[in-house]
Amino acid sequence: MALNITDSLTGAIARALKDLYGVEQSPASIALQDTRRDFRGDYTLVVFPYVKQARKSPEAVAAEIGEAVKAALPEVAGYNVIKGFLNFEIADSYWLHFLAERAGQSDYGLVHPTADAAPVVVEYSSPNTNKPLHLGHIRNNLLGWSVSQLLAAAGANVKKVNLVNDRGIHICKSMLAWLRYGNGETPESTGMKGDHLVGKYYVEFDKHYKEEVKQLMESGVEEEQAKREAPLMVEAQQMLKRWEEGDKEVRALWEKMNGWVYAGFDETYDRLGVGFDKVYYESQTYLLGKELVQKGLDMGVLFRKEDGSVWCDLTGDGLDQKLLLRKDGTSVYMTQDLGTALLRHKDFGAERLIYVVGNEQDYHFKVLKLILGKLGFPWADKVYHLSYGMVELPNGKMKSREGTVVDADDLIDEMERTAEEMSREHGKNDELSPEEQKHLYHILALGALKYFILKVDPTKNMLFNPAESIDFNGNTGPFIQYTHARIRSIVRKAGSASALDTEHVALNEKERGVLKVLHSLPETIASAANAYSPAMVANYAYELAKAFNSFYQDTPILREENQQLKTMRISLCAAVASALKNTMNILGIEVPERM
RNA sequence: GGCCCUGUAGCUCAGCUGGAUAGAGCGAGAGUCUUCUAAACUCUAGGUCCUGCGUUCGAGUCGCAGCAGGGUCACCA
Repeated sequence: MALNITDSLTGAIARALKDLYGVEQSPASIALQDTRRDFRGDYTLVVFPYVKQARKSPEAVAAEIGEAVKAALPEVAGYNVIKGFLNFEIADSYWLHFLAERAGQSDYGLVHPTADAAPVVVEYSSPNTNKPLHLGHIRNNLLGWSVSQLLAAAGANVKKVNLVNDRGIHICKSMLAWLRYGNGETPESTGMKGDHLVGKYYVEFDKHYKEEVKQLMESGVEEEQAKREAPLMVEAQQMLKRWEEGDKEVRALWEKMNGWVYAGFDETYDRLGVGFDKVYYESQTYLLGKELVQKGLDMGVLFRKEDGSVWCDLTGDGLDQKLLLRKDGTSVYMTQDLGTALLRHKDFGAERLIYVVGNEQDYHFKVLKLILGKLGFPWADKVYHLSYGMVELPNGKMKSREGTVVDADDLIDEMERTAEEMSREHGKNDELSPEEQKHLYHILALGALKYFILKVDPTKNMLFNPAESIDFNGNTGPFIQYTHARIRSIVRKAGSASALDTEHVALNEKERGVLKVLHSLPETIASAANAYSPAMVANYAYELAKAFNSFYQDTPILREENQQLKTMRISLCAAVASALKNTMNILGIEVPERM
């Protein structure tokens, strides 16, 4: 009985096909589906694909296979045939054994990584240090964390890394504006979070810069030229140059302001509940990749133009030529990324490299993979760009110019306030200590936010409607958290459980429904990991919570007088609570014991 | 213009490798708390699955064409 029923079924069906009709079909290729609710049964085989070779009617084929499978498997209590659909009915004892032996385990559905599993490196977040995090970063961070959790739950040895873009012209803009207009402001003196303070000066730069450009244009200078020659831009460029030369003064300012930003980011990461095994800084990696370019030149897969610049010819792959070194020998983004990919591969002995980066960089990663392949790295095809869609607002895209950017910290604050209001309205948590209440509001707020974002397919653009995101009813994080809290309340009251009788208990429809959802957890995690899709896990958790609530609504548990039934139902409760906790944990969402 | 992605209920989204009468939530309407947490449950209304052609016993799902929206085609990252 240890074998999974779906595996048993496909195995038995494969044998029946061979014995009855001489049809060779591997068990893995036999597609079983869940029986639709309106029909009797648990799993359905569609026999149409086999009727031709069997030379019989669909009904006859279904009946013959049904009979053979029933004879072969004691877990199959019966079957029924409707047209070409063969519905298998699974014995209650199977579900009860499943509950007692597997679903009841606290780590049910999770695959523990083996010690020798090759590490998988997931890069996510990767912020610039010139302004605070916004809603777009939130999707990135939540996805990155969750996919890491998901891959780990599927048995991978995951390393989470962050590549902070801590250098470049944008940082210099903030620095310059702070020098000019900052009057020595610090996070301490203003009480502002460091990343917000630096962001403020980035905006300040832009304001004054635009003014300069405007004035130049009014004096008859072409726009292109004005943008290039505005004094502030020239000065920012000079500052970048001084930075690259290691100018002490510039470096000191750079370190000071980046330090403010990191303190701010850490706070936001902390609130979001995300973290990293290793943080890379571009200031330390931006020179990487040059040796790779030399190697590519030696191999003949790259070429040098007359002006000295180095390129990769991708026209054979249907793409263009890609620059890798400028004529002055400096590297570009692609060059760095080639270098950091190799670094990461070496640092961790990684087999797979996963990049959680928005879909506006699809082209970049396509090229990155191709070039790594041309450079002869066998792991190039294991580079995976987890390309996620943009977050849009009800009135369109976020535009910093129009001030429609949703700030990450503000959003979390807002969610926490709402969570507190909602909770106070319900008045169920008055007996909790103030600390416990605060913690509860926090995990409810983040549960709502995370679930709202993670439940949609990562590859798709999504609409972030603030009003809906703080909804706590229906298909939301708090709905699932609430379901968990209710169950835990029952399990606490039940006390210690007695042994489950797996032979003399009859299941009702609702119980069987819950067990079937529980039963599909391992395959859900496997396919979600395969698709890099936390959304599939979110949908699963919702399905499970719904199935449970429906059961809970009209089935007595602690009030049940039949002890065997009562024990079984309590076990079912415990198993659901545990599965909800584990799946929500994959999403990075904490579930409360009470709420 | 080339390439890529998306198009399912009023709104936001599910629909896995093609399979029975396309599903949820929100919103609208109607019920269910002296009983294990009603942040819940139950029911009703709501659909040319963008359009057309094709492949197939069978298409929301696959192919082609078109329409609409988005992204991208930097010596930026």
